[in-house]
Amino acid sequence: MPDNQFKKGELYSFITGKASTAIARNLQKKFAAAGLKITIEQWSVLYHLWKEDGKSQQELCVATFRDKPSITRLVDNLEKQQLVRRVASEQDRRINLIYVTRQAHKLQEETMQLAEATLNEALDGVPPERIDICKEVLQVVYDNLRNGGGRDRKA
Amino acid sequence: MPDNQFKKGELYSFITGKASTAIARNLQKKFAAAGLKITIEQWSVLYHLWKEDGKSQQELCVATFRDKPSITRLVDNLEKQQLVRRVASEQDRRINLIYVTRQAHKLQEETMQLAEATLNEALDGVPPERIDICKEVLQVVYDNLRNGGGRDRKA
DNA sequence: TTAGCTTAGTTGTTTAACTAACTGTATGCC
DNA sequence: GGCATACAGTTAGTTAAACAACTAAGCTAA
Repeated sequence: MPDNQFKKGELYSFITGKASTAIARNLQKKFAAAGLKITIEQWSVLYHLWKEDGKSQQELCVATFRDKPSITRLVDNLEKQQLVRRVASEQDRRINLIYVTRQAHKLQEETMQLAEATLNEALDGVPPERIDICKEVLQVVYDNLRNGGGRDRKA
Repeated sequence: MPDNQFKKGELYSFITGKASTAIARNLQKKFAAAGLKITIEQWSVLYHLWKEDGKSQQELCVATFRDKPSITRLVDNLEKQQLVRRVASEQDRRINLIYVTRQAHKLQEETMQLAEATLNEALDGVPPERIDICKEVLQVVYDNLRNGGGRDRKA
């Protein structure tokens, strides 16, 4: 155990993730303002399907850092909005492969632009090298906690 | 608008706050393992009351970065568990002042130690100066987005 | 004093997260 | 083949978040 790397009273914002909450809320508002009726969580699923369509729900769990029930319901809601389709795998009938619909495909460009705009606002005035350091630190945090704190992820 | 400070494909973890989610889940597990029946969100309210007891719900909104309905319900649940009491202000009868109970006071030391342990695990191997940079970047992100993206907060 | 506005908090509805318990399918071994 | 086990996904129940609409109390000013 390293010695105490932070003062008391500074615990709070690290734990609560104020910054990422602010980013998510900002982006959600941009979606709403643009008349896009999707949530950030739904967008995060679509984001990974745009990168590679036809992922299984299990793969979406890993990609989006969510557990199985969360993905079941996100896919339920995306399916209701006709943004994705569940297709049973031919090879393994336990598996649902998730495909984006044409409608969802049309959302890609606009939502990605909005996401970039949010990040540009968020990082305005921060030098690139400091952004890199921040990202690296957050990645280490994630890696440090992944094993031992996770659920529904590989042991 | 600065030029693009990040490559496509790196949007994702910044937006989703994987690191802070991992921290929160790790701490929640520590609470459960210690037999403490409180959620991270409830703890975040208690955290601010331990710093200064008798805050109004409105003050808790600002401190915890939550909106009014969220605080109403968190206080509801904390009250059910007899961890806080609502006391109507004498000066202004619209205001509820929230006080921790003796029971909640007893949780302070143990939960703060668990929170520190989580942060020590999370930041293991990260040099202090990089932690500082990361915190500063996240603070700038928060400040950049606070006005224009917020709700129920001062204009 | 009373009408209009502001502020503090509550309620209702939808979406999502977490946990646990469950169904159905595949696999491996005897 | 038949049984145990592992795996993919679903269902149920509680807690929380976002948003809108609401009540009650205080403030201001004609």
